[in-house]
Amino acid sequence: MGAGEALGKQPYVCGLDAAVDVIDGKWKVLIIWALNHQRCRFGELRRLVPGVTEKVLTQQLRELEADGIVHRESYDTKPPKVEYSLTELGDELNTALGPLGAWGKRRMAALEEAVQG
Amino acid sequence: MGAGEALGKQPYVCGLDAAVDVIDGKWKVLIIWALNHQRCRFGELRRLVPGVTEKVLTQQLRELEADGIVHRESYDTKPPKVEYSLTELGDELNTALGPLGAWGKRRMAALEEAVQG
DNA sequence: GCCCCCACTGACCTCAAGGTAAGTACGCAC
DNA sequence: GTGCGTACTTACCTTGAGGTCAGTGGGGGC
Repeated sequence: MGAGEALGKQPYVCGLDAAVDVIDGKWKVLIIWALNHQRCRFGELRRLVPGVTEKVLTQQLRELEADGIVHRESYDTKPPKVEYSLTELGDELNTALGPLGAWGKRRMAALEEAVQG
Repeated sequence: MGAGEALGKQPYVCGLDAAVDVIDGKWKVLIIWALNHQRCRFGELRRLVPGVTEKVLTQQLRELEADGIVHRESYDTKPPKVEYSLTELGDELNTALGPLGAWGKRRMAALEEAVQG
């Protein structure tokens, strides 16, 4: 099955289902979010995503790579250097996530307001 | 903590984070998706979301209700009747999910194409 | 000499989300 | 009188995602 190895559950009920499958993973949206602003080295990413362990960060990056969302470029230098960036697909995904982020922001504001009084 | 009982992890890193927290749950997007097209009874919903068990469906509906996404209306009739529908907030969420669904649809098409030829 | 930083990998463990199966109370159909 | 449909609840079990911790191999700082 040549092109299907990156697939999650399948078959998908709808597009939303397929999208969520890619997003699924405790830190993935945060990773994508971080990579939108800049291409990052592994260590930078770890600092930008507070709470991830190295193992899980690697894991999720690999999955995102397999799904064609992020691009990994390693430089074979003295201190190893790896740079992660969004692919075009990843960029489109990020754009698609925009409205959701905006909705969440409004919700955050509403919650905070409710707490404040 | 008057208004904070529906909260998930918190604090959120960004809006996306807050939105994903609401969406998080194996069947929630599918539930929201189903409710967008029509207000539904419990049994209908179960049929519309293939694979959910009654227990988990109830669970996730309660969480969505607590987060202000769905509205639950029970009629105290001879055979019990309960209707679920999206709140205004839920409707907005669904709208925000639109682009993501479209992205996923494109991805599904691309994957299928890759498999076919 | 010692330790941190780079970008990982692997063995092991935990915990909670979700699945399984059964029960509830009532009415209608056959 | 057996069984289905309504909308759940409860006790129990499984599974796997994610967390913890240690190791790798070399370079540079002090």
